Amino acid sequence: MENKFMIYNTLSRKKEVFEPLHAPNVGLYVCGPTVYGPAHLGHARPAITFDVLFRYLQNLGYKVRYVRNITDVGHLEHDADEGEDKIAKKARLEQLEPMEVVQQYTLHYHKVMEALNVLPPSIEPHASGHIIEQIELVKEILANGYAYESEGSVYFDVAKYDKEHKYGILSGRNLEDVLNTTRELDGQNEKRNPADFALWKCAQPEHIMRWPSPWGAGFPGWHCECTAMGRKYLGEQFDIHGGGMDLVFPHHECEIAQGMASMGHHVVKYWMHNNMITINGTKMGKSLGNFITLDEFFNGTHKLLAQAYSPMTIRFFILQAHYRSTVDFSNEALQAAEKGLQRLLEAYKTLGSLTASGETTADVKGLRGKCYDAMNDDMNTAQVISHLFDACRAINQIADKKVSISETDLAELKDTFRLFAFDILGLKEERGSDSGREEAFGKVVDMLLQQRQVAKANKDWATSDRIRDELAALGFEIKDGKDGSTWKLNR
RNA sequence: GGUACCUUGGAUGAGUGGCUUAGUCAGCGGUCUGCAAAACCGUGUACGGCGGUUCGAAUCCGCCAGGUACCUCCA
Repeated sequence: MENKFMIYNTLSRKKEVFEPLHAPNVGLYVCGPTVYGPAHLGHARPAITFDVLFRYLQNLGYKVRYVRNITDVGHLEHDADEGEDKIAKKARLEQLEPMEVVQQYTLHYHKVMEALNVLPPSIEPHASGHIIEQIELVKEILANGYAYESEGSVYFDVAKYDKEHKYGILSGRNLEDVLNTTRELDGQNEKRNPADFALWKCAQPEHIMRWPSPWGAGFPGWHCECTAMGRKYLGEQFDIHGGGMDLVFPHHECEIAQGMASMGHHVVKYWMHNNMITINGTKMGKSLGNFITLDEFFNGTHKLLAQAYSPMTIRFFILQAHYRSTVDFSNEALQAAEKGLQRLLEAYKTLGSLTASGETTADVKGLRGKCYDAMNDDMNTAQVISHLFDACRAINQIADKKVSISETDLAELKDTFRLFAFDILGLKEERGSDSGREEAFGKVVDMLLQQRQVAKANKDWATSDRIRDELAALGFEIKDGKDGSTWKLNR
């Protein structure tokens, strides 16, 4: 707790002490999804990573404005028809209005995020709702001399920018490398320099998503939206900008250039990037055809999946690794995560029924401090979880009456466990207390267990085993304790 | 080719110049139990290879090997 919150800044490639520009307010911007398809496992990583950051910052007492955008225009697709954008292409295939596609997948994204217990951001702006702000941004960059118009499009003059500022500071590239490695794109001949990127793109006649601008009908370049919307909602300078590592170049690099070219200073203080999720050691990606949607995880319907995995299992699986490490998907790892999570949640249930007595002999000291230290060290959720597992052992030892815990220590343990497991890591009990029906069925199981108790008292093992085995076959796991039997429903 | 990064025990996955170790899953032995399950106790062993710095390195540096990501679609 005494320690300061350290976060890794991609810009400096070091852990830095987090000091907000305008405490107690914190501005956080995270690149959200392009809504042209169902959310997959890869989308879960940044959403969960920055959800934990959002929760933790609030826990530290900051007033956080969290902006996570919805990209619904502007991504150029190089293998598509000339200058066509992703949303429009998909819409034509499905004979839908582009905004219909956007709506459908945005709703789907929200549903999945809710299942993962990801809190909604403070503001979720759509790129399509901020065309005017993006046009204004392009005008400013033009006026400052860092852009030029060509054939109805506007391009950023990277070479000029590089001379005065430095292009490539975030990704560690220099302009020469970028020039040598740029691949062929449409509109390349309109540019003065292959490294120049589009600020505004002229729309071809068949392009459905188009807006009027001083340069003719078209649509904004991909990088403009985050610069324009971040500025609108968080100001000309704000604290944290996050996203996946794959966005470092070119997206975030271009954002830095756009910010500097329009406002004359850096916009973002801390750049944070989560690493990728891999399948068999390779990145999961739409274009690679190896992605698994989150719905498929929840239902277990993808051919790579041995079973269904619940949203909390996915969340726990992701949080068990540090956000800057890659995480490799496998059934074995997910099954391990499922069991581990169960152990954690069971222990929390047990914790609720513990009774305090006398002195504390259980090893629970310093849990809160250790958890805070782990979080403060660049959000080491994996370590927080390991501390919580240490607490689990203590809880079970107390329950077994092997050790004892005092009243105050028990209250502290309950509070700390709840704080970190639920409030900060955002875990939750999955089987909701939703229905009275479930309760009624539970009472029936209790009745059967009473029968079994009678059988056991009469040493009628055949009957007692039959009850247990048949309940087990239906998915009820029976545990015989010293003070009678308890049950829980699996699956 | 350029840039950034990674390599830890059966699986996964933290971490650190020595001090005590992650943790989880799996395995093995034990306690408990009518038998189980759960829980608890015990247990294994790791730091890609070769050099260097150092009193001491898995941790820092160099080289090599293998792997990943980015290089204007991507979380």
